[in-house]
This record gives sequence, structure tokens and C-alpha cells, in this order.
Amino acid sequence: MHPFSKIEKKWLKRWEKSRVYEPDRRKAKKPFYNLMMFPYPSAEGLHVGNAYAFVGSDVYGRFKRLQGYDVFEPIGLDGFGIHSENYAIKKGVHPMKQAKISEKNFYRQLQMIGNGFAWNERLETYDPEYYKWTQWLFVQMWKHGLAYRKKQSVNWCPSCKTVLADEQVIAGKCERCGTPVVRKELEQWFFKITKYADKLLKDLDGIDWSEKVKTAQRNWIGKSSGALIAFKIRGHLQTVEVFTTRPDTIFGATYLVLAPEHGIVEALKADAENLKEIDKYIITAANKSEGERIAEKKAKTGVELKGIKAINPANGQEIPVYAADYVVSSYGTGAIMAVPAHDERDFEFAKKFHLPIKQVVAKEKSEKPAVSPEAYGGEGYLVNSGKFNGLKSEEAKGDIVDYVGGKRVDTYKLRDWLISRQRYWGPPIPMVYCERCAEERRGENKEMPGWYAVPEKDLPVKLPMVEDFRPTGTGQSPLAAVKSFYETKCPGCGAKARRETDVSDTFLDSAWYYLRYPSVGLESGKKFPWDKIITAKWLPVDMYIGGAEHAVLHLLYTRFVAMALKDWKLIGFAEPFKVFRAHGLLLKEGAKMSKSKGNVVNPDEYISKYGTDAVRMYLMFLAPLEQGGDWYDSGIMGVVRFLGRAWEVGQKKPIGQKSVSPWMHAHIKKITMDISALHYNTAISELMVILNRLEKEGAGQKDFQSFLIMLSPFAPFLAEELWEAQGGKFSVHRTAWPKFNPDLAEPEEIEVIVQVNGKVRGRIKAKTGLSKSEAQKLALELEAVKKQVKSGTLKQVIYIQDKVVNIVL
RNA sequence: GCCCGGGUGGCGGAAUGGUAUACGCGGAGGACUUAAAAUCCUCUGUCCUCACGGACUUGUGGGUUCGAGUCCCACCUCGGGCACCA
Repeated sequence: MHPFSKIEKKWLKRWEKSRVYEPDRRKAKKPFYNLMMFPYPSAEGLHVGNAYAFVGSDVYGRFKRLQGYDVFEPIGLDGFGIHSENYAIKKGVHPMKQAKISEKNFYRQLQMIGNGFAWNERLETYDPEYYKWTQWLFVQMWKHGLAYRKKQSVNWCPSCKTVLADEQVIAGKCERCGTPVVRKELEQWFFKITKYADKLLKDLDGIDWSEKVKTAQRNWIGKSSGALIAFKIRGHLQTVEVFTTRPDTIFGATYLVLAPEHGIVEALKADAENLKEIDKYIITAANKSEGERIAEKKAKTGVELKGIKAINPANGQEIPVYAADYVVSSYGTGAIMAVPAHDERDFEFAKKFHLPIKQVVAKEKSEKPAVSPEAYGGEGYLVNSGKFNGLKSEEAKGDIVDYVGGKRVDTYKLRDWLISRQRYWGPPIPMVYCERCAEERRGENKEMPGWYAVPEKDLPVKLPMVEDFRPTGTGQSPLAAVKSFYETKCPGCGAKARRETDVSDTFLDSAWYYLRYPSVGLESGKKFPWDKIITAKWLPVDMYIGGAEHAVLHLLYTRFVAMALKDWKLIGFAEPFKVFRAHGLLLKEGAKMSKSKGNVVNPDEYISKYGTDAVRMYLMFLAPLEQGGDWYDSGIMGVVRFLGRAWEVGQKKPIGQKSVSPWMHAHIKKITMDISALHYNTAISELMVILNRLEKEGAGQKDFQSFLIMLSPFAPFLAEELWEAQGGKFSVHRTAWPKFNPDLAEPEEIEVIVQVNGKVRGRIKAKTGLSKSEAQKLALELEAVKKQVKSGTLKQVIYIQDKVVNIVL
């Protein structure tokens, strides 16, 4: 093993002193912004999963630096939020104190993993100088009409005692703690992300992101093209508007379903014969948890509004109206026309409630209408559809919409971003509510009288140091108990007013941090937290690496915020990350790491035992970065041995060389391409092949230097030490990536495979450019081939230049 | 149910339609050593064979091709995302 401990100490100091990893932000000629999702500083310390992702990102940054780019690789801490707060609660340490402890420890560990971070541009989201601008961003949202307050049924986590955004509810459970989420009727702050639904969807086509993340966003935004069609209610002035993607099946609509929360239920139920029954159903439905609704998928429930009839605009038929919770109020119009013959859910419901099932689409043109045992949701030919009979269902859609006076529309599943949280450890929402102004219907927004943004000059609204920071569970933040915090003056009329006491979702902190890094220290006196020239130079981010679990959280919010800032002309781009790659999950012996299983790999332990370079290199050697890896303790010995052997070779005096050996070119080419594709594992195996050869044949000076440069992204310490020992100019990390000659990268001597009927029977050595007739002649001379040919007649010979001769019998 | 990824030795994993199993781990044998560790060398997909050699092998079944881990069709299976979204 090489003396890693001494080497690491030496170079950490020297790199810092010489600012090897600090680009000149103003003068840089080829800026390259290499970013990794910043971590939340858990008190437990840096997880090996963090290390895996960070090193994966750093290898790329170092590679780009060697290719001549001015690489900017900043680091900071996403320290606000429930995770940090919960830990503080558990340990009984105040989050503000805990943050300082975790910060120190985390930065120490981040230094130990040997990344080329720009340490001068650090940021922490809980720093008032940072969240001042998070609050400023909230104010801008408010001023541009993208922030609003509304009472509605929202997700509530009983364990975290706060509301959650839809994106934070994973399969009915809280994203943070796994507790089943319940519904609560509360007045909350929202951001109008839905305004950008279409742009968020469309722009995905133009960005180079991991496909799975783009697909997840597409699914989440959930665009459907369909139509709005109005159904008249007999004896009423109101109409019910439904959304459907299948207007072609309207002749088969045999009843109407309204979401129980739909406003029109309230208006119609008074005229129904069974008011009590309806009310009872509405209450039961409202009290159902997300989990119960999912469990009920097949067993549909509902209640008829007896005596109420809707009129099918296609054929004038009167059809019954139901309230049922299989229709959700927040999507489309909250009302549907039910076509049981062609929709599985309607079919289930119709069977249970004995409603007519009328076929209007036939699979074959000649097929006669019949009641089939299941719903047919596909395309076909219209039947039972008046003048549209015989038409292809897909083609009749438009005409039918016109015929019934409908309107074509696109609908999205995406809902507005619920931004307020009833917790302590976050940036206070910078809003003030004045009762007097509200009564007199004054304020900054006509629809929300009484509400004012805190004037920008008064930001930040500092999070007060309070003794009891635990969540209350009452639907109010702990700050609601702090009089000195919430008592203030109305910015409008000067009367006594009350501050908003909720804090904002910490995903707002991380939705703009990438904008801040390049301008850290340069923003003073600015109207917004970044320098325009610097931002134009460095952004958008050139390479962003992070976890796929943020596909619809951080990555979607960040895109939304950038689009808004672009519209306000504060930045010049709408997409913050040109390239995004999702790294895979790191496993331990095939299993997920977890504290409860006790199989968590602690990077500190391995770093002190084998050195940073070995841990870095082993992590990158496991598998392609995007695939994730499987950590086996025994496996690390492979790279430990490799580094030890490289060290030994570096101790000897190299053989003088004018230029690199011809055989190196193919290796340089492969490593260059592998690193570009984040296939670090094969790049490392290629380095191993090179070292094996250098050991066997004796290391030439140029060959070994090229080897060290290509090794340096993975093992920055050892590469730097040996580079110096070989007389290289400081630093190996600022030198140039070796170039390959494409002609030399192809070997001169080749082996042509000889096949008989596609089976390998031998091989012939030759120079490149072997002709077909020569190849055939040589092949037929082989003993093994002769034996085969004897038993048949030669039909054909296939020759692929310099690769294969196939004798077909 | 729909949409993305995967499925290759004992293990992690390599393979622009052209030598399947690179590189590494583990294992076996050997060298060095009083001994062990470390290090170095050789072997290591399965089956048949003393051997020479041969047959088989990339989840399953078909297909295209001179030739398929790779392309096409159907299915099984694991991981992830979405999900009563009309």
C-alpha cells in the first residue's frame, strides 16, 4: 500500500494555497459550471451514498478541467428543513446550534473525499444572507401574481404535523417519514406552477436529461387532450360541464358523475328526493384518507341524486346523475360523462348500480352491437351513434365535439405548489396580514385584501431564536405562539398587523441556489442576489448530477422558478440545467443500506484504512455511474493493489521517450470516451490494463505521464504525488488531457476470425487491409477449416474487412 | 393497469450485428518466508474426455441474418415512476 496519509495531507494544503480549483469568475475564457445537488447536512455525517454522487460529479469536473475548461464546482448545504429539524428534536439540541455543529463536520468530510470544490463560494440555506433572497423570491412570486392563498383540501402529515405538496406524497405516504397522509381543509399559500404546465412539458424535448427523469416529469404533468362538453340539467338553469378525452363515445354516455366536493352537487341536492342520503355520502367521502380511496379502486361507491336528470346533448336522452368519489374534484372539471361500455371504471360502477351499458364502438366494421363482458377502451367504428355510425372513432372526435357544442381543451394533472409549512426550521414567509385593510378591502392584490408583502428593504424576516420549536399539530406553526415575531405594522396603513407565521417549503431554498453560487460575494448592493454579467457567463449549468428521486420535486420546482425569472427578465434562460444525469443507487451486498439493517458503509472508516483515492476509485469502479453500484468490502482490495502497484512503478526512473507509444492511443481514446459517457468503471479497467503493460514492459516516461493524467480524476492525490516525483510541473490537475491520434488508435496488427457456418474455427494474424481473396486463401489453409470443408461444398464466403471470414457450406 | 429501465460466470460487471465472459473480486495451485500477512507467478463459464479435442452457454419461446447478448414478435421476472386523472 502506498503512503496515502502523508500524501493526502500534503496536497490538500497545497491545492488550497494555490487555489487550484478556483476559477477566475470574471476572466474565465471557457467557463464550465459543474454542479452536484447540494446535500442536507445530516448530523450523522456524510453518507457513502453522498460520497458516491459527489465523487461521480467531481471526476467529470476534473476531466473537463484537464480538457481546458475553467471548471466551477461549488459546494454548500441545504440545511433548512424537516430532516435537520427532526434530528434536532430527537437530540434535544436547538436546530440553530445543531446546524453549526453539522456544518463543521460536513465540510470536514466533504474536504476528505478529495473533490475539487470552489470552497470560497460556499452557501448555506439557513444563513440569513441567503434566505433573505429566498424570501425576496417569494415576494416576487406574490408581486407577479404567482403566489396566492386559498382554502382547500390539502395533504397533511400527522407525524410531521404540517401540510405537504402533492409532490411530497409518495403513494399516499409522506415523502420524509412514510406516515400515511390525511386530507385537511386548510387555508394555505400556493405557487401557480400550473401556469407553466405546458412549457414545463414542451421544453423537456429540448434538454439533455436522463430519460427516466424526463419521463417521470411528463407523467407528473400529465397532459391529456380532450374536450369540455356541457350537459343541461332538466328544469335547471345550470349546466354541468364535463371533461372527456373520448367525445366520440358520447352516444354511450348513460349517466353523469360529479365529484362529491363539486359545487354543483350543493346546488342540485336541494331538489333531489334523497337529500339526507346525499349529505351522508358527501361526509363519508370527505373523511376518506388517500389510502382508503386507493384500496377501494374496484369497489366503487356513490349516490344517485334522485329526481335530477341530465340531458345527453348528442341524443337528447335523459340520464341519471350521481355523486361518486371515483371522480376527483381537482382534475378536469370534477365531473364526467360515464360511458360504461368503453371505460373500465364506469363499467364497474354501472354494474354495481345496475345502469345501462350501451356499446357505441365496435372493434370490426361488421360487428353487431352487443353487451360485452368487459369495457372496451380502444378505437374502432362507431355504432348506435346516429349520423356518425360507421365512422372511425378517432376521426369522428372533432365532428362530434362541434355537433354537441363542445370545446377542445388540454388538461393537466399537475397542481399548484403548496408552499407553506407549519414548521419552525425554514424561511418565514415574508407576508403581513392587516385586518383593517381586509375589512376595507385594501391590499396589494384585489382578490386577497389585507395581504402585503414585507417591503424588500426590510428583508430578511429573521427566524427568531425560540425555545419551543417543535411542531404544534394545530395547523399553525410554532411561530404563531411568538408574539414578538408576529406583531408588526401594516405596510399599507400602518395599523397593527400580523405576520404570516408559516415558513416556506425548503424546496424553495434549493430552487434557486445554483443561481447564487457564481455570484457569492459579488452581489452586495444588488437588487437581486446575482451578478448579471457573471450569470450570463456561467449559466445555465453545464452538467448537473443528482438523484433521480428528485425528478418531480427539486428538478420540477427549479425549472418552474427559472421560467418565472426569465419572464420577469431577471435571467436570460428558462432551463437551468443543460445536461442532467441521474446517478444510480449504491447498494451494500445487493441490499439497500439502512440504519435499521446496520449495513451502512461509513466512508471515514475506509478512508482512514485505505485512503481517499482508493475509496473514490472503488466507488467509481463498481458500475456505470448512472446504474448505481454494489459495495462489497472485499472488492476494494482490487483498487488498493492497483494504486500500490502504480506507486511502485512511480518510484522507478522512467525510460526516456519522445512521445507516447503507439499502443497508448487506443487506450487514451477509450478512456476519453468512457469518461464522457460517465462509464467510469470501464475507464478504470482500461487504466488497469495500461498499468499491467507498463509493469511488464517497463514504463516509458511519456506513457506513464499520460497514465497519471488520466488517473488523476479518480485518484487526485496519488496522481499529483507521482506527477511531482516524475518532474511534472504543478499541478497535474491543471495540465492537458492527453490527445490521441485516430490513425494510431487503430492497431496495425489484426486478428481475423475464421468462422465456418458462423462458428469460430480459427483466427489468422495479418496486417490491416487484408483483401478478401487473401483472407479466403489463408482461412482455407487452416487445419480446422479443412476438416469442416471436407464434409460439404463451399457455397459462399463472407468477408468483413479486417474482422471476420465466414465460410458458408 | 400504463410508462421507463434491467435480466450475461460463484460475485461486481465488459462487449459500434462479427473471438461472449474485458477489468476486478472470490477460489485453486505454486514461489518467497522458520511461519503468517503482504507481494509475485499460473489456472479458473458448464458438461464430456487421462489427454488431444469436442459439445453447450447471455431470463423463456419463436423469427430476421452468412453470423444475434445486441435487431423484430410473444412471454416470464426484477427494480423504479404514475395511478379511480375520465
